[in-house]
Amino acid sequence: MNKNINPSDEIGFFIGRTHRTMLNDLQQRLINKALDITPEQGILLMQLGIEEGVSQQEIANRIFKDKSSVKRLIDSMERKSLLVRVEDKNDRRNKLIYLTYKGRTVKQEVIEVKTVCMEEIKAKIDEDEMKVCKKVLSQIFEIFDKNI
Amino acid sequence: MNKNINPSDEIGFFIGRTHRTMLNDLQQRLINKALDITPEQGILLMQLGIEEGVSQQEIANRIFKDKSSVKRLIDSMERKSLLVRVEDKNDRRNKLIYLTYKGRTVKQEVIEVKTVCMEEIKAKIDEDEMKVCKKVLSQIFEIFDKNI
DNA sequence: TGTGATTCGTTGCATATACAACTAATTAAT
DNA sequence: ATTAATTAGTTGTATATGCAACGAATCACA
Repeated sequence: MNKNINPSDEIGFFIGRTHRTMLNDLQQRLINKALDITPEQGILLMQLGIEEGVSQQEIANRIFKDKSSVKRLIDSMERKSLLVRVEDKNDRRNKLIYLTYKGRTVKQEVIEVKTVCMEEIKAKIDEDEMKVCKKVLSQIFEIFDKNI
Repeated sequence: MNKNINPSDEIGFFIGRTHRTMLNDLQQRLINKALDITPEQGILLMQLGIEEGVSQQEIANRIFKDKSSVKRLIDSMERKSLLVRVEDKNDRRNKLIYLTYKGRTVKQEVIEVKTVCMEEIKAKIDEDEMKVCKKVLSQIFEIFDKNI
């Protein structure tokens, strides 16, 4: 009995460590560009760059976060005038999210920051191995995702 | 201009999504076993199972979190009598962390839960690809880790 | 058509996390 | 040996996150 598992050897450890580090690094880069947003807000800006006019719940589904988390993220971004909530005439439960002009401007700056990061990754990591990494992460996600 | 990056194709997206999902899943498993701890506390219990009697800063270094985060994690676990702080006679700045009997008992239960998770992963994911995934995650970590 | 079930957004609550600034203790340097 | 620099722990502040419970709107179906 009394087994021990070294959590540092586990995939969850690698994932968590890298996740936090990437977020912290992105935060610093945003600060360095004098962008008054958090990394999570920046990522949501990019997501809205792909498609606007979607409901909060739809956003939550796409970025795999709880709707209440997304709600508060959107609250803070609305306070910063990065986006607006628009009532959905077809379904008055929904609030459709649109970027403001400022939101689009900031989004472009986030993309510049992110592009630098992605190029650093591309330069140092084998492309095939990256594909494998994404595949494995997706597989792990599916194992633990509640909504199977 | 006006490029857009689809954040859903980015490695950071895969990492974040899987990280949150794994934590949420672990939380549910702990609740199902009536263990009154959070996933983060459970992981720290396992870490202390590897080596006790280390300072808070040393723990922070090992799990790659800020010392203030670790401090608060330890606060909550001390409140639950899972561990104790012991003054380091050799260096009175340090507080050495030891598991209590209860802490060791709960740790064993966490290990059982984690073992199930790890077996699920092992059953569904190719071993070599898992190695590649860990390697890539480590490489990304090193790119963005501030303390290079 | 009306009622029960579902969905969306919101709020309350608990937790985790990082950074900056601070104190106390130790170490390094002069 | 005294002072300056570093280190450990703490605290304040801000943020992100999830779950549960709730009201309002919509949908399904009987």
